[in-house]
Amino acid sequence: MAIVSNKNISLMLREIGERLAMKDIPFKPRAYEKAADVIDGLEENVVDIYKTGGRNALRAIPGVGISIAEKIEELLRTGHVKYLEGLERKTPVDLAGLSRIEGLGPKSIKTLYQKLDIRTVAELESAAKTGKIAKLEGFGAKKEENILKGIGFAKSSGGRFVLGFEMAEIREIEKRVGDLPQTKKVIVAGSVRRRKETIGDADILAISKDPKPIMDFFTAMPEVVNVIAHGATKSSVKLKSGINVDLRVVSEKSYGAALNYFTGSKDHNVALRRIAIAHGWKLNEYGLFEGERRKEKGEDDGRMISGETEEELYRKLGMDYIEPELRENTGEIEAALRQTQGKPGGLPKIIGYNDLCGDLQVQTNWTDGTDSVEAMAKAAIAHGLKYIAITDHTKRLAMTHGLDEKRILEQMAEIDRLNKKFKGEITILKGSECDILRDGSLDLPDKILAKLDVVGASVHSYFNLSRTEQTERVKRAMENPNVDIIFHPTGRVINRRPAYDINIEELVAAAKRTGTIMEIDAFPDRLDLKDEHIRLCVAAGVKMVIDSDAHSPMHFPYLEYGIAQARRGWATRADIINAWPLEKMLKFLKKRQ
DNA sequence: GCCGTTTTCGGCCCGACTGTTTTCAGTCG
Repeated sequence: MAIVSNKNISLMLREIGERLAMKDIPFKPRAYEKAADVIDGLEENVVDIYKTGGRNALRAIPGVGISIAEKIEELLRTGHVKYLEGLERKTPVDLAGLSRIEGLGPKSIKTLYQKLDIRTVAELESAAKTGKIAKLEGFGAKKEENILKGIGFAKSSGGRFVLGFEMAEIREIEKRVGDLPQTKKVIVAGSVRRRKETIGDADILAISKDPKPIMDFFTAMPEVVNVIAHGATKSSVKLKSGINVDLRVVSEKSYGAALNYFTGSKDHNVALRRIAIAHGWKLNEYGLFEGERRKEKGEDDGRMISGETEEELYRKLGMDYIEPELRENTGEIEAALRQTQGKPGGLPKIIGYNDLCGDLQVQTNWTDGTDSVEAMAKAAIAHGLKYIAITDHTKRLAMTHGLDEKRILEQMAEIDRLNKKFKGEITILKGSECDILRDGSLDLPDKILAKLDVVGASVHSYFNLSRTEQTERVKRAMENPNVDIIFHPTGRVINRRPAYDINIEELVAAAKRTGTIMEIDAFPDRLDLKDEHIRLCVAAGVKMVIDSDAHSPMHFPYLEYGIAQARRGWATRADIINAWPLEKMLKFLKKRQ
């Protein structure tokens, strides 16, 4: 049986769903989409579930019934799904590529195929540029313009992948390589280790004295669609999901130097090498060496002075260890040197991956979440959290069935009841993700907001206001004494939608003045604030919160990516209010002061 | 196609916004 990753199974289901939506079939698309979502968030491998329990075990996965279980089984046993292939034959378009264009859904894609025989993004672009789309019934000049904009945006995010959505597959490969008897140690380096928002590829580093079997295994993995290189110590493959993965094998004594070299960033490495040169040394992926440059690999060089660990390498270069998330050559090297020299302005002690106590943005099935308040609380407990705020949408966001005055009071009563039940395990705070209306006023009256523990406010409409109007709108919301947090302050969705035009410096200043907290939304394709915004907040003394924006119990692990973002923004525990115990955190909120 | 304290059939979140139209399809979260 083929080893198929959960990611590939969910891709298959998602594609079936989209293709059914194209045919205007009701409800089925949602069923496939839901099953894909569940499998994306699954801890256990579907392959293992199937191996131990067969088709019946698959059916025990929520959202998976007879039909979907059969299709998963077929994929696992044969590597393809006939039903999907039939759908693909009927409408042979690059669905994944086309639906990445904002504003293009399954229906439009179908029409474009039927009327203009458009199958690819390139064909779409040329049709739009020659004005063919504007002439189509149901389309028009404006839509054509939007399509061209969408293509431009999809191009500019050029083949990069959202880290948090690829991590499971990368970790799976890391684990498989690590499980080989020839592998002594394995680690993912590159932009993945630096926890960049998006990645172009994944670089895996392994220690072994016997690389050949590792290379053979790696290039023969079932998800490999193209072997770009297959060498003695380095191989490179392209996976079905579209991502490239490089594997490099080194010897143990070069591990630190190789890890440093392959982690990057390139700018950081160049700066380190300059420091080495200034000492009369040479730094490469095999180690730090005394003396002149050498032609051959330095592995047998007796004059190697460092390289087995990164910590030692940085120490030899005269600086404190620099966390991977900081290695962008944006001041971290200077700070590390100052630190070692005992001068002020050293490296911050950035927040750790286990430092969060709570989560202040959680959605439930009162609006667009998948699960009850109780289920979310249980999942939060399982994730080690001590408090969460339930922050469902408000009434203006009608598409989520947003809460009005009456329903939010009902939800508050339910939270009171659940707090009794969960006493000692977790505290559930009453909250809201309150819509900021066009004029900066809020979607719920102040007398309701005042009853809540935590009020987050966010923009979900009128993304195209002018920079001044948008900035003033959010600033006005900050002036409201009931508003504690601005959720996802710039509204961007990575690879999908740019941020609305807003002056972040002004927002940070207003946050400082009004005591408003800025959110770092940990959802993998939001990561809003960006790292540079976080550094602005840290510098201004504006506090932040790292929220999962969970819409399902499976989303709490996404907090990892918010923490990574905070680390890349040089934030410490002191900067992040949900790294604080409950009482201290609550005292900091605006209305408690 | 899935699901069930509404339980084996009949629901499935549902309405605003956009851009197209002149009453509405498609997209979005």
